[in-house]
Amino acid sequence: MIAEVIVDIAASETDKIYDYLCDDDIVAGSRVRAPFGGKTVAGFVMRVKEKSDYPVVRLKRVYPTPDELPALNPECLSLAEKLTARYRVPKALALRLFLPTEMRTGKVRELTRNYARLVCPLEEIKLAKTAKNQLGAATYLAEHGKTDCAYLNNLFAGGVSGLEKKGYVEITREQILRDPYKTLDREDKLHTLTPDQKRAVDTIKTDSRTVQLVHGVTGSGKTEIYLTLIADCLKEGKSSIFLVPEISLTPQMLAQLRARFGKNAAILHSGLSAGERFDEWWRLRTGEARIAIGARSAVFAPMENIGVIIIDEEHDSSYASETAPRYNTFDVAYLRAKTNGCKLVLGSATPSTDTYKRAKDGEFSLIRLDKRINQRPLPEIVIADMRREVRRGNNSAFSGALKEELEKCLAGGKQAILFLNRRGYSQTVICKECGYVAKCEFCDVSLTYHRDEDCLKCHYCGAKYGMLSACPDCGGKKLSYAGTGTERIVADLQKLYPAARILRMDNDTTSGKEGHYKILKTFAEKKADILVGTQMIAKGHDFPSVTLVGILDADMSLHFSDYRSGERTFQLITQVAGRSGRAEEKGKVVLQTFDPENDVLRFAIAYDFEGFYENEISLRAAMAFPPFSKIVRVLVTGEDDKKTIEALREVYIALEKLYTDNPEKFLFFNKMRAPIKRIQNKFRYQVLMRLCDTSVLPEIYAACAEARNRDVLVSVEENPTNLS
DNA sequence: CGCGCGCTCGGG
DNA sequence: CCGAGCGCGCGA
Repeated sequence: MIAEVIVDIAASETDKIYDYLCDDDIVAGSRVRAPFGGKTVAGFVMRVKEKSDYPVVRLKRVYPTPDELPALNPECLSLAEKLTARYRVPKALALRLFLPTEMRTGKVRELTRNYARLVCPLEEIKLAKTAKNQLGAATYLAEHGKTDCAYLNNLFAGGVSGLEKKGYVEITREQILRDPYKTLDREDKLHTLTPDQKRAVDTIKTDSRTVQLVHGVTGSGKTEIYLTLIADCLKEGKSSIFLVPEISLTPQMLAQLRARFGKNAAILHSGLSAGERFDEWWRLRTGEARIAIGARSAVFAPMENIGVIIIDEEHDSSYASETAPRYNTFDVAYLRAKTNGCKLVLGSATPSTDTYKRAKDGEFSLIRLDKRINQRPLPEIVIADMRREVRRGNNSAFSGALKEELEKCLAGGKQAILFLNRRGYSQTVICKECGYVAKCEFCDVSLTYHRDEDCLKCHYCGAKYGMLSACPDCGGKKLSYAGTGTERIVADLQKLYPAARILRMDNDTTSGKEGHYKILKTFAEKKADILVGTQMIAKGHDFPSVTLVGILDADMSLHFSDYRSGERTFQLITQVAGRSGRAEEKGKVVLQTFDPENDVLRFAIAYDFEGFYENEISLRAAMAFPPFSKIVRVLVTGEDDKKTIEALREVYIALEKLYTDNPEKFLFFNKMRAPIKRIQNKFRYQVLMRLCDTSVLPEIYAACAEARNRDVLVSVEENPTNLS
């Protein structure tokens, strides 16, 4: 037989079908080892056929990788083909998405163990009198049946091998699976749905539309709806995929899922060890586990017969891939839902403007959950006008209102969370004499001062520099620290409240895979009074004693140069505010801003999503921003400036022709330096477009695929989240 | 004249 | 992607 093989080399030059001779029992989706250009590489069988157009004498032979099943099922193969066509990436790159990296790099093998079993009754075994260990082992096996060899050898040294030589026992090698969460508590409680939840589940099942949006306020019980859907699928023998933002995969959440579904759930999580991830993946592939839980990449879980796909926190930006292929989780999930004929459930308290519009337009079903399960009111949000604070001579990061609330909170033995989306001590270091700003030598960005380590760090490439004692340009000794970060907030707070126990949670304090968890646990155990943190404190942790949340700089995300900054800010405020007042006591939120009249903030403090949406969508329509258009950025980056500009020129010529041939499909077209000219020593240029007709997208991708080469990366970003 | 490096090409 | 093959430039 002939196998059509894709070699696992992610380059456009090798991105074609190679024919190889193969055994008759090889099927599409199998992994193989293929001789290729002097050495052997990994490959994937895309198709098996009778004969090749290639001269038979020149055909080489592939050998199967010993997997118990083809690594890729037919759905995954066809999905990979679609991704290849859509994003113009080498097939090998698309195929890799479907396998755990451990499998490709070959570092991890299945964990196997040898088992011994008697092949004849004990009475028939004739042994020398001295062979005590053999007799012991045989007796043990007769009593207990199949046993782990290592265990037997421990009890009766050498006994098993003696028995094996004489043919009395048979040794089998069996795969055993690592269990990453065996230590988790398996207590499970009863699950009764509220009438609202029941109605939601019924609608999701009976509505004819594929996409079901569950718009439910914080605490309205969305999770129970998801779990019910998954449990019902399981009863019908179907599998499910449950996607959550990476940051939400907390030990508590995983424990809850394990308690409910036990071994039926497989968790695909970056925090697992390579071996664990590998085993969890195989459990899904073989069907031993039918529920895949994980972040973005779990949308590629190797399952068949899918009954439901769920995307929780649908609006979360982590669902967009940042590396090629820059797939969008929703799009992949939608394709899979369509091929499996199942529902795609989106859930959010603050849906993205795009999703909500599609739901309101009737393309998606819209299910509202307005009531909180515990009937508790949402915390009150008050605005602190920072302009007035400055006028009053308060130049600190804390408004009078926030300090007052903090004092009340501390005095009452409660906890507070302060949110600031900027880590480090200060954003920049500026020379007061000549205006010099410390910058990274590999990136075109200013360096952040970290007082803990007394160094300057680049937040784009991670480079570290010693702190300056004087300005390198003019020798001036007066350096000023501009732009307060979490480190400085902690320092200032400590000065203000020397007795308070303060914790900081950001990228610098959460090293290691359990880093987040440790800090959250310390805080949850009330071993600290105030938690200061970035973005990462915003999501779903439940701290019953927290009665105050401070949003220190609401303007930071509000005035971000992105058409989505309004929606981001609304989502962030709603989410952070949700951390306050989770138990008996009513919570409070102080939101500090220099722009208290801002519409987004006004809607956010009133928890008025509908109002926010109406306002936002009319703005978007007026400005012809997405979802009324599509923003496309072609980003050209490379270490060699000349070669990068050359590639930019090439892609620009192709795109410009596209533009002049189809002017009616474009709202905007321009080429420029990217806002950050260099990151990680790579120069950056871009062509920015806004399309009102996306029919030219395939040609844009084609032009980029054409222009990229060994030295220059050319990528297409659709509605990019961050335009740096 | 000979070797070394850089570019091009092919891999089944 | 990676190695083979080949062309041109420089040194003895």
